[in-house]
Amino acid sequence: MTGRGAFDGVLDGLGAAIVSGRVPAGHVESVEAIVARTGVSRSIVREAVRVLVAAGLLSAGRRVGLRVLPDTSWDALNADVIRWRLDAPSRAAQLTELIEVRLAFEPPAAAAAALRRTDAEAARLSELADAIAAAASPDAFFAADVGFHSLLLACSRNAMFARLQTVVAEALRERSLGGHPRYPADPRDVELHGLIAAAVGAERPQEASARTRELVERNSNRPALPR
Amino acid sequence: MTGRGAFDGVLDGLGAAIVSGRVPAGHVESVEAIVARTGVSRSIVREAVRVLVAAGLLSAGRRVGLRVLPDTSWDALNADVIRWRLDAPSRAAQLTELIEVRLAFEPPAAAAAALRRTDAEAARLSELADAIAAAASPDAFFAADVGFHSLLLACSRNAMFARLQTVVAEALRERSLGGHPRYPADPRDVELHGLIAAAVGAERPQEASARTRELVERNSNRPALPR
DNA sequence: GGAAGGAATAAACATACTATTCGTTGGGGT
DNA sequence: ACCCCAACGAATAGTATGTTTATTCCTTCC
Repeated sequence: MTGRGAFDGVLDGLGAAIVSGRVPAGHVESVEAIVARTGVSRSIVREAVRVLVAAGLLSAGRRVGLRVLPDTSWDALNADVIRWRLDAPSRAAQLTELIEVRLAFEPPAAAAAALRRTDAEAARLSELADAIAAAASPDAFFAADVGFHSLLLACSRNAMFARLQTVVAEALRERSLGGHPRYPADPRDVELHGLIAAAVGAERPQEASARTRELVERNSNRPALPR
Repeated sequence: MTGRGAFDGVLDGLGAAIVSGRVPAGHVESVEAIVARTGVSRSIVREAVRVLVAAGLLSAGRRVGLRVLPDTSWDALNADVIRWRLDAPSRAAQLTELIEVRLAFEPPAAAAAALRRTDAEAARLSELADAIAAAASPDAFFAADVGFHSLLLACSRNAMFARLQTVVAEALRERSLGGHPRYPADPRDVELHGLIAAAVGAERPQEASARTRELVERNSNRPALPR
Protein backbone atom coordinates (compact mmCIF):
# COMPACT_ATOMS: atom_id res chain seq x y z
CA MET A 1 0.00 0.00 0.00
CA THR A 2 2.63 2.53 0.98
CA GLY A 3 5.61 1.37 -0.97
CA ARG A 4 7.83 1.08 2.07
CA GLY A 5 5.59 -1.55 3.59
CA ALA A 6 2.07 -1.64 4.90
CA PHE A 7 3.22 -1.76 8.48
CA ASP A 8 5.23 1.45 8.32
CA GLY A 9 2.38 3.20 6.62
CA VAL A 10 -0.16 2.25 9.24
CA LEU A 11 2.17 2.94 12.15
CA ASP A 12 3.13 6.33 10.86
CA GLY A 13 -0.40 7.25 9.89
CA LEU A 14 -1.88 6.34 13.24
CA GLY A 15 0.95 7.81 15.27
CA ALA A 16 0.91 11.10 13.41
CA ALA A 17 -2.88 11.32 13.64
CA ILE A 18 -2.83 10.86 17.40
CA VAL A 19 0.16 13.09 18.15
CA SER A 20 -1.13 15.86 15.92
CA GLY A 21 -4.38 15.86 17.84
CA ARG A 22 -6.52 15.01 14.83
CA VAL A 23 -7.67 12.03 16.90
CA PRO A 24 -8.25 13.39 20.40
CA ALA A 25 -7.45 11.71 23.70
CA GLY A 26 -10.30 9.54 24.88
CA HIS A 27 -11.39 8.69 21.38
CA VAL A 28 -12.10 5.02 20.91
CA GLU A 29 -11.09 3.22 17.75
CA SER A 30 -11.14 -0.44 16.91
CA VAL A 31 -8.82 -2.70 15.01
CA GLU A 32 -11.64 -3.56 12.67
CA ALA A 33 -12.34 0.09 11.89
CA ILE A 34 -8.69 0.71 11.07
CA VAL A 35 -8.66 -2.36 8.86
CA ALA A 36 -11.70 -1.07 6.99
CA ARG A 37 -10.32 2.44 6.67
CA THR A 38 -6.77 1.60 5.60
CA GLY A 39 -7.41 -1.58 3.65
CA VAL A 40 -4.56 -3.51 5.24
CA SER A 41 -4.95 -6.76 7.09
CA ARG A 42 -5.71 -7.27 10.76
CA SER A 43 -2.25 -8.67 11.44
CA ILE A 44 -0.52 -5.53 10.29
CA VAL A 45 -2.88 -3.25 12.14
CA ARG A 46 -2.44 -5.28 15.30
CA GLU A 47 1.34 -5.14 15.02
CA ALA A 48 1.25 -1.38 14.59
CA VAL A 49 -1.15 -1.09 17.52
CA ARG A 50 1.20 -3.10 19.73
CA VAL A 51 4.00 -0.65 18.99
CA LEU A 52 1.74 2.32 19.70
CA VAL A 53 0.63 0.73 22.97
CA ALA A 54 4.29 0.35 23.91
CA ALA A 55 4.80 4.03 23.09
CA GLY A 56 1.93 4.97 25.39
CA LEU A 57 -0.28 6.38 22.65
CA LEU A 58 -3.02 3.75 22.93
CA SER A 59 -4.48 1.33 25.40
CA ALA A 60 -6.22 -1.81 24.22
CA GLY A 61 -9.07 -3.43 26.08
CA ARG A 62 -11.29 -6.34 25.18
CA ARG A 63 -14.80 -5.36 24.36
CA VAL A 64 -13.58 -1.76 24.69
CA GLY A 65 -11.42 -1.19 21.69
CA LEU A 66 -8.41 1.04 21.32
CA ARG A 67 -8.51 4.09 23.52
CA VAL A 68 -6.36 7.07 22.60
CA LEU A 69 -4.40 8.08 25.69
CA PRO A 70 -3.71 11.66 26.81
CA ASP A 71 -0.34 13.16 25.94
CA THR A 72 0.79 12.81 29.56
CA SER A 73 1.18 9.10 29.04
CA TRP A 74 3.03 9.31 25.72
CA ASP A 75 6.66 8.30 25.73
CA ALA A 76 8.00 11.74 24.89
CA LEU A 77 11.54 10.40 24.64
CA ASN A 78 10.58 7.92 21.93
CA ALA A 79 12.20 8.81 18.61
CA ASP A 80 8.95 8.30 16.68
CA VAL A 81 6.99 10.46 19.09
CA ILE A 82 9.56 13.24 18.74
CA ARG A 83 9.33 13.07 14.97
CA TRP A 84 5.53 13.10 15.01
CA ARG A 85 5.48 16.07 17.35
CA LEU A 86 7.82 17.93 15.01
CA ASP A 87 5.32 17.40 12.18
CA ALA A 88 2.39 18.65 14.22
CA PRO A 89 1.13 21.93 15.69
CA SER A 90 3.23 21.08 18.74
CA ARG A 91 6.33 21.62 16.64
CA ALA A 92 7.44 24.84 18.35
CA ALA A 93 6.94 23.36 21.82
CA GLN A 94 8.89 20.26 20.84
CA LEU A 95 11.82 22.36 19.63
CA THR A 96 11.88 24.31 22.88
CA GLU A 97 11.84 21.08 24.84
CA LEU A 98 14.64 19.60 22.77
CA ILE A 99 16.83 22.58 23.60
CA GLU A 100 16.03 22.38 27.29
CA VAL A 101 16.89 18.72 27.34
CA ARG A 102 20.18 19.34 25.56
CA LEU A 103 21.00 22.07 28.04
CA ALA A 104 20.36 19.73 30.93
CA PHE A 105 22.21 16.66 29.66
CA GLU A 106 25.06 17.67 27.46
CA PRO A 107 27.22 19.51 30.00
CA PRO A 108 27.20 16.65 32.55
CA ALA A 109 27.71 14.15 29.75
CA ALA A 110 30.74 16.12 28.58
CA ALA A 111 32.12 16.06 32.12
CA ALA A 112 31.68 12.30 32.25
CA ALA A 113 33.32 11.99 28.85
CA ALA A 114 36.37 13.90 30.10
CA LEU A 115 36.75 11.39 32.91
CA ARG A 116 36.11 8.21 30.97
CA ARG A 117 37.09 8.61 27.33
CA THR A 118 39.76 6.40 25.81
CA ASP A 119 42.75 7.95 24.10
CA ALA A 120 41.46 6.80 20.74
CA GLU A 121 38.13 8.52 21.37
CA ALA A 122 39.86 11.74 22.39
CA ALA A 123 41.87 11.68 19.18
CA ARG A 124 38.77 11.04 17.09
CA LEU A 125 36.96 13.89 18.84
CA SER A 126 39.79 16.26 17.87
CA GLU A 127 39.57 15.08 14.29
CA LEU A 128 35.86 15.82 14.24
CA ALA A 129 36.44 19.27 15.72
CA ASP A 130 38.92 19.90 12.91
CA ALA A 131 36.41 18.61 10.38
CA ILE A 132 33.87 21.08 11.71
CA ALA A 133 36.36 23.91 11.29
CA ALA A 134 37.30 22.77 7.79
CA ALA A 135 33.80 21.89 6.55
CA ALA A 136 33.36 23.14 3.00
CA SER A 137 29.61 22.62 2.66
CA PRO A 138 26.48 22.69 4.82
CA ASP A 139 26.17 18.93 4.53
CA ALA A 140 29.75 18.33 5.60
CA PHE A 141 29.30 20.70 8.52
CA PHE A 142 26.11 18.99 9.65
CA ALA A 143 27.65 15.52 9.39
CA ALA A 144 30.73 16.48 11.38
CA ASP A 145 28.62 18.30 13.97
CA VAL A 146 26.35 15.30 14.54
CA GLY A 147 29.36 13.00 14.67
CA PHE A 148 31.07 15.19 17.24
CA HIS A 149 28.11 15.37 19.60
CA SER A 150 27.31 11.68 19.21
CA LEU A 151 30.85 10.68 20.07
CA LEU A 152 30.93 13.07 23.00
CA LEU A 153 27.80 11.48 24.44
CA ALA A 154 29.11 7.98 23.75
CA CYS A 155 32.33 8.77 25.65
CA SER A 156 30.25 9.38 28.77
CA ARG A 157 29.95 5.60 29.15
CA ASN A 158 26.35 6.14 30.10
CA ALA A 159 23.95 4.40 27.75
CA MET A 160 21.12 6.76 28.63
CA PHE A 161 23.21 9.83 27.85
CA ALA A 162 24.42 8.20 24.66
CA ARG A 163 20.85 7.52 23.58
CA LEU A 164 20.06 11.22 23.72
CA GLN A 165 22.14 11.42 20.59
CA THR A 166 18.83 11.12 18.72
CA VAL A 167 17.58 14.23 20.49
CA VAL A 168 20.72 16.18 19.64
CA ALA A 169 20.70 15.03 16.03
CA GLU A 170 17.08 16.06 15.67
CA ALA A 171 17.79 19.47 17.16
CA LEU A 172 20.78 20.01 14.89
CA ARG A 173 18.86 18.85 11.85
CA GLU A 174 16.03 21.24 12.58
CA ARG A 175 18.49 24.04 13.02
CA SER A 176 20.29 23.34 9.78
CA LEU A 177 17.06 22.96 7.81
CA GLY A 178 15.13 25.74 9.50
CA GLY A 179 15.35 29.47 9.18
CA HIS A 180 18.73 29.60 10.90
CA PRO A 181 21.43 28.79 8.38
CA ARG A 182 24.38 27.38 10.29
CA TYR A 183 26.80 27.65 7.44
CA PRO A 184 29.15 29.37 7.11
CA ALA A 185 29.57 28.51 10.77
CA ASP A 186 29.84 31.00 13.58
CA PRO A 187 33.57 31.27 14.46
CA ARG A 188 32.97 31.03 18.20
CA ASP A 189 30.90 27.85 17.70
CA VAL A 190 33.76 26.31 15.78
CA GLU A 191 36.23 27.39 18.44
CA LEU A 192 34.09 25.91 21.21
CA HIS A 193 34.05 22.50 19.56
CA GLY A 194 37.83 22.59 19.58
CA LEU A 195 37.95 23.69 23.22
CA ILE A 196 35.58 20.90 24.23
CA ALA A 197 37.68 18.31 22.41
CA ALA A 198 40.79 19.70 24.13
CA ALA A 199 39.17 19.65 27.58
CA VAL A 200 38.03 16.06 27.08
CA GLY A 201 41.50 15.14 25.86
CA ALA A 202 43.11 16.81 28.89
CA GLU A 203 40.66 15.10 31.27
CA ARG A 204 39.28 18.40 32.55
CA PRO A 205 35.62 17.64 33.30
CA GLN A 206 34.53 21.00 34.62
CA GLU A 207 36.02 22.80 31.64
CA ALA A 208 34.38 20.36 29.21
CA SER A 209 31.09 20.92 31.00
CA ALA A 210 31.32 24.71 30.93
CA ARG A 211 32.32 24.90 27.26
CA THR A 212 29.54 22.54 26.29
CA ARG A 213 27.06 24.62 28.22
CA GLU A 214 28.20 27.73 26.43
CA LEU A 215 27.91 26.02 23.05
CA VAL A 216 24.40 24.72 23.61
CA GLU A 217 23.25 28.04 25.06
CA ARG A 218 24.59 29.87 22.04
CA ASN A 219 22.60 27.56 19.84
CA SER A 220 19.40 27.95 21.79
CA ASN A 221 18.38 31.53 20.90
CA ARG A 222 16.61 31.91 24.19
CA PRO A 223 17.36 32.65 27.82
CA ALA A 224 18.63 29.53 29.51
CA LEU A 225 16.89 28.07 32.52
CA PRO A 226 18.56 29.45 35.66
CA ARG A 227 21.03 27.06 37.19
CA MET B 1 1.57 -20.11 28.84
CA THR B 2 2.34 -17.20 31.13
CA GLY B 3 -0.99 -16.49 32.70
CA ARG B 4 -0.80 -12.80 31.94
CA GLY B 5 -0.99 -13.40 28.23
CA ALA B 6 1.21 -15.05 25.68
CA PHE B 7 2.34 -11.76 24.22
CA ASP B 8 3.74 -10.39 27.47
CA GLY B 9 5.49 -13.66 28.15
CA VAL B 10 7.23 -13.74 24.80
CA LEU B 11 8.13 -10.04 24.85
CA ASP B 12 9.56 -10.23 28.32
CA GLY B 13 11.37 -13.50 27.69
CA LEU B 14 13.02 -12.30 24.50
CA GLY B 15 13.83 -8.86 25.82
CA ALA B 16 15.37 -10.17 29.01
CA ALA B 17 17.37 -12.79 27.10
CA ILE B 18 18.88 -10.19 24.80
CA VAL B 19 19.55 -7.51 27.40
CA SER B 20 21.08 -9.99 29.81
CA GLY B 21 23.50 -11.07 27.11
CA ARG B 22 22.34 -14.69 27.10
CA VAL B 23 21.68 -14.12 23.41
CA PRO B 24 24.67 -12.16 22.13
CA ALA B 25 24.69 -9.33 19.61
CA GLY B 26 24.94 -10.60 16.08
CA HIS B 27 23.06 -13.77 16.84
CA VAL B 28 20.43 -14.59 14.27
CA GLU B 29 17.08 -16.03 15.27
CA SER B 30 13.96 -16.57 13.25
CA VAL B 31 10.30 -16.10 13.97
CA GLU B 32 9.67 -19.75 13.22
CA ALA B 33 12.37 -20.86 15.66
CA ILE B 34 10.84 -18.76 18.42
CA VAL B 35 7.43 -20.19 17.62
CA ALA B 36 8.79 -23.71 17.91
CA ARG B 37 10.68 -22.98 21.13
CA THR B 38 7.95 -21.10 22.99
CA GLY B 39 4.90 -22.86 21.61
CA VAL B 40 2.95 -19.66 20.91
CA SER B 41 1.64 -18.65 17.53
CA ARG B 42 3.42 -16.68 14.84
CA SER B 43 1.12 -13.68 15.28
CA ILE B 44 2.15 -13.23 18.87
CA VAL B 45 5.83 -13.70 18.15
CA ARG B 46 5.65 -11.23 15.28
CA GLU B 47 3.92 -8.64 17.45
CA ALA B 48 6.54 -9.03 20.15
CA VAL B 49 9.29 -8.81 17.55
CA ARG B 50 7.84 -5.59 16.19
CA VAL B 51 8.01 -4.04 19.66
CA LEU B 52 11.58 -5.24 20.12
CA VAL B 53 12.54 -3.82 16.75
CA ALA B 54 11.07 -0.50 17.82
CA ALA B 55 13.16 -0.70 20.99
CA GLY B 56 16.29 -1.25 18.94
CA LEU B 57 16.98 -4.75 20.24
CA LEU B 58 16.41 -6.56 16.95
CA SER B 59 16.47 -5.92 13.25
CA ALA B 60 14.32 -7.97 10.90
CA GLY B 61 15.28 -8.76 7.35
CA ARG B 62 13.73 -10.96 4.73
CA ARG B 63 15.65 -14.08 4.05
CA VAL B 64 17.94 -13.02 6.90
CA GLY B 65 15.90 -13.50 10.03
CA LEU B 66 16.03 -11.57 13.26
CA ARG B 67 19.43 -10.17 14.05
CA VAL B 68 20.23 -9.24 17.65
CA LEU B 69 21.62 -5.71 17.66
CA PRO B 70 24.52 -4.47 19.80
CA ASP B 71 23.69 -2.58 22.98
CA THR B 72 24.71 0.70 21.37
CA SER B 73 21.51 0.66 19.36
CA TRP B 74 19.20 -0.25 22.23
CA ASP B 75 16.80 2.43 23.39
CA ALA B 76 18.35 2.81 26.83
CA LEU B 77 15.60 5.26 27.85
CA ASN B 78 12.87 2.73 27.17
CA ALA B 79 11.15 1.65 30.37
CA ASP B 80 11.28 -2.03 29.45
CA VAL B 81 14.96 -1.85 28.61
CA ILE B 82 15.70 -0.22 31.95
CA ARG B 83 13.81 -2.94 33.76
CA TRP B 84 15.56 -5.71 31.84
CA ARG B 85 18.95 -4.16 32.54
CA LEU B 86 18.10 -4.06 36.24
CA ASP B 87 17.44 -7.79 36.14
CA ALA B 88 20.71 -8.56 34.42
CA PRO B 89 24.43 -8.53 35.21
CA SER B 90 24.37 -4.90 34.05
CA ARG B 91 22.32 -4.06 37.13
CA ALA B 92 25.02 -2.07 38.93
CA ALA B 93 25.91 -0.09 35.81
CA GLN B 94 22.24 0.68 35.22
CA LEU B 95 21.83 2.01 38.77
CA THR B 96 24.87 4.26 38.37
CA GLU B 97 23.47 5.58 35.12
CA LEU B 98 20.06 6.22 36.63
CA ILE B 99 21.67 8.38 39.29
CA GLU B 100 23.74 10.31 36.77
CA VAL B 101 20.67 10.97 34.69
CA ARG B 102 18.72 12.20 37.69
CA LEU B 103 21.59 14.48 38.64
CA ALA B 104 21.66 15.94 35.15
CA PHE B 105 18.01 16.73 34.57
CA GLU B 106 16.22 17.06 37.90
CA PRO B 107 17.79 20.39 38.92
CA PRO B 108 16.99 22.09 35.58
CA ALA B 109 13.52 20.58 35.65
CA ALA B 110 12.97 22.00 39.13
CA ALA B 111 14.05 25.41 37.87
CA ALA B 112 11.57 25.18 35.03
CA ALA B 113 8.88 24.07 37.47
CA ALA B 114 9.50 27.16 39.61
CA LEU B 115 8.88 29.35 36.56
CA ARG B 116 5.88 27.55 35.14
CA ARG B 117 3.91 25.83 37.89
CA THR B 118 0.29 26.73 38.52
CA ASP B 119 -0.82 27.79 41.99
CA ALA B 120 -2.74 24.55 42.39
CA GLU B 121 0.37 22.55 41.56
CA ALA B 122 2.45 24.51 44.06
CA ALA B 123 -0.12 23.80 46.74
CA ARG B 124 -0.21 20.12 45.91
CA LEU B 125 3.59 19.98 45.99
CA SER B 126 3.55 21.39 49.51
CA GLU B 127 1.01 18.79 50.55
CA LEU B 128 3.23 16.03 49.23
CA ALA B 129 6.24 17.47 51.06
CA ASP B 130 4.16 17.39 54.24
CA ALA B 131 3.11 13.82 53.49
CA ILE B 132 6.76 12.86 53.17
CA ALA B 133 7.47 14.40 56.56
CA ALA B 134 4.47 12.70 58.13
CA ALA B 135 4.83 9.29 56.48
CA ALA B 136 4.18 6.56 59.02
CA SER B 137 5.36 3.59 56.99
CA PRO B 138 7.93 2.75 54.31
CA ASP B 139 5.16 2.33 51.76
CA ALA B 140 3.61 5.69 52.56
CA PHE B 141 7.01 7.34 52.38
CA PHE B 142 7.79 5.77 49.01
CA ALA B 143 4.39 6.71 47.57
CA ALA B 144 4.68 10.32 48.69
CA ASP B 145 8.26 10.55 47.47
CA VAL B 146 7.39 9.26 43.99
CA GLY B 147 4.37 11.54 43.87
CA PHE B 148 6.47 14.55 44.81
CA HIS B 149 9.13 13.99 42.19
CA SER B 150 6.59 13.13 39.49
CA LEU B 151 4.65 16.31 40.11
CA LEU B 152 7.82 18.37 40.20
CA LEU B 153 8.79 17.05 36.78
CA ALA B 154 5.28 17.54 35.42
CA CYS B 155 5.37 21.19 36.52
CA SER B 156 8.33 21.78 34.22
CA ARG B 157 5.88 21.79 31.29
CA ASN B 158 8.42 19.81 29.35
CA ALA B 159 7.07 16.46 28.24
CA MET B 160 10.54 14.96 27.95
CA PHE B 161 11.45 15.95 31.49
CA ALA B 162 8.10 14.71 32.73
CA ARG B 163 8.65 11.36 31.06
CA LEU B 164 11.83 10.82 33.04
CA GLN B 165 9.51 10.27 35.94
CA THR B 166 9.88 6.57 35.14
CA VAL B 167 13.62 6.86 35.67
CA VAL B 168 13.18 8.58 39.01
CA ALA B 169 10.55 6.11 40.16
CA GLU B 170 12.79 3.21 39.25
CA ALA B 171 15.72 4.74 41.11
CA LEU B 172 13.61 5.41 44.20
CA ARG B 173 12.13 1.94 44.11
CA GLU B 174 15.55 0.36 43.92
CA ARG B 175 16.70 2.48 46.79
CA SER B 176 13.75 1.63 48.98
CA LEU B 177 13.99 -2.08 48.19
CA GLY B 178 17.77 -2.32 48.17
CA GLY B 179 20.28 -2.36 50.96
CA HIS B 180 19.65 1.26 51.83
CA PRO B 181 16.57 1.49 54.00
CA ARG B 182 15.07 4.92 53.49
CA TYR B 183 12.73 4.78 56.41
CA PRO B 184 12.74 6.28 58.94
CA ALA B 185 13.71 9.07 56.58
CA ASP B 186 16.83 11.19 56.90
CA PRO B 187 15.74 14.52 58.47
CA ARG B 188 17.72 16.60 55.98
CA ASP B 189 16.10 14.77 53.07
CA VAL B 190 12.68 15.56 54.47
CA GLU B 191 13.66 19.18 55.00
CA LEU B 192 14.94 19.48 51.43
CA HIS B 193 11.63 18.33 49.99
CA GLY B 194 9.96 21.12 51.93
CA LEU B 195 12.53 23.66 50.77
CA ILE B 196 12.06 22.61 47.15
CA ALA B 197 8.30 22.93 47.42
CA ALA B 198 8.74 26.36 48.96
CA ALA B 199 11.17 27.51 46.28
CA VAL B 200 8.82 26.36 43.54
CA GLY B 201 5.92 28.06 45.31
CA ALA B 202 7.91 31.31 45.60
CA GLU B 203 8.98 31.12 41.94
CA ARG B 204 12.67 30.96 42.79
CA PRO B 205 14.17 28.80 40.03
CA GLN B 206 17.82 28.89 41.06
CA GLU B 207 16.95 27.97 44.64
CA ALA B 208 14.72 25.11 43.48
CA SER B 209 17.53 23.90 41.26
CA ALA B 210 20.18 24.04 44.00
CA ARG B 211 18.04 22.27 46.60
CA THR B 212 17.10 19.59 44.13
CA ARG B 213 20.74 19.08 43.26
CA GLU B 214 21.60 18.69 46.93
CA LEU B 215 18.79 16.18 47.44
CA VAL B 216 19.74 14.00 44.51
CA GLU B 217 23.43 14.16 45.41
CA ARG B 218 22.66 13.06 48.95
CA ASN B 219 20.78 10.11 47.56
CA SER B 220 23.52 9.11 45.18
CA ASN B 221 26.17 7.76 47.59
CA ARG B 222 28.90 8.71 45.17
CA PRO B 223 30.90 11.73 44.12
CA ALA B 224 28.87 13.78 41.70
CA LEU B 225 30.12 14.53 38.23
CA PRO B 226 31.92 17.90 38.29
CA ARG B 227 29.80 20.75 37.06
C1' DG C 1 36.07 -14.79 -13.38
C1' DG C 2 31.96 -12.20 -13.33
C1' DA C 3 27.25 -11.49 -14.07
C1' DA C 4 22.68 -13.15 -14.43
C1' DG C 5 19.07 -16.09 -13.19
C1' DG C 6 16.71 -19.35 -10.29
C1' DA C 7 15.58 -21.74 -6.08
C1' DA C 8 15.16 -21.74 -1.20
C1' DT C 9 14.05 -19.36 2.84
C1' DA C 10 12.08 -16.31 6.06
C1' DA C 11 9.64 -12.14 6.86
C1' DA C 12 5.47 -9.72 5.35
C1' DC C 13 0.74 -10.08 4.67
C1' DA C 14 -4.08 -12.10 4.85
C1' DT C 15 -7.85 -14.79 6.86
C1' DA C 16 -10.17 -17.79 10.28
C1' DC C 17 -11.22 -18.97 15.05
C1' DT C 18 -11.48 -18.22 20.38
C1' DA C 19 -11.91 -16.18 24.82
C1' DT C 20 -13.05 -12.35 27.53
C1' DT C 21 -15.32 -8.40 28.91
C1' DC C 22 -18.90 -5.16 29.31
C1' DG C 23 -23.52 -3.68 28.47
C1' DT C 24 -28.24 -5.01 28.70
C1' DT C 25 -32.20 -7.12 30.12
C1' DG C 26 -35.13 -9.68 32.98
C1' DG C 27 -36.46 -11.42 37.33
C1' DG C 28 -36.74 -11.27 42.17
C1' DG C 29 -36.42 -8.95 46.41
C1' DT C 30 -37.12 -4.87 49.24
C1' DA D 1 -42.99 0.54 42.12
C1' DC D 2 -38.18 0.83 42.23
C1' DC D 3 -33.67 -0.95 42.70
C1' DC D 4 -30.21 -4.34 42.65
C1' DC D 5 -28.09 -8.40 40.99
C1' DA D 6 -27.26 -12.11 38.01
C1' DA D 7 -27.27 -14.28 33.64
C1' DC D 8 -26.97 -13.90 28.86
C1' DG D 9 -25.38 -12.09 24.51
C1' DA D 10 -22.89 -9.24 21.37
C1' DA D 11 -18.67 -7.04 20.31
C1' DT D 12 -13.76 -6.79 20.22
C1' DA D 13 -9.07 -7.90 21.39
C1' DG D 14 -6.38 -12.05 21.55
C1' DT D 15 -4.70 -16.27 19.27
C1' DA D 16 -3.77 -19.50 15.48
C1' DT D 17 -2.82 -20.93 10.75
C1' DG D 18 -2.59 -20.34 5.74
C1' DT D 19 -0.61 -17.42 1.57
C1' DT D 20 2.45 -14.19 -0.77
C1' DT D 21 6.48 -11.67 -1.80
C1' DA D 22 11.03 -10.09 -1.39
C1' DT D 23 15.79 -11.07 -0.59
C1' DT D 24 19.93 -13.53 -0.62
C1' DC D 25 22.83 -17.08 -1.81
C1' DC D 26 24.33 -20.39 -5.01
C1' DT D 27 24.80 -22.23 -9.39
C1' DT D 28 25.48 -21.95 -14.10
C1' DC D 29 26.56 -20.03 -18.35
C1' DC D 30 28.82 -16.71 -21.03
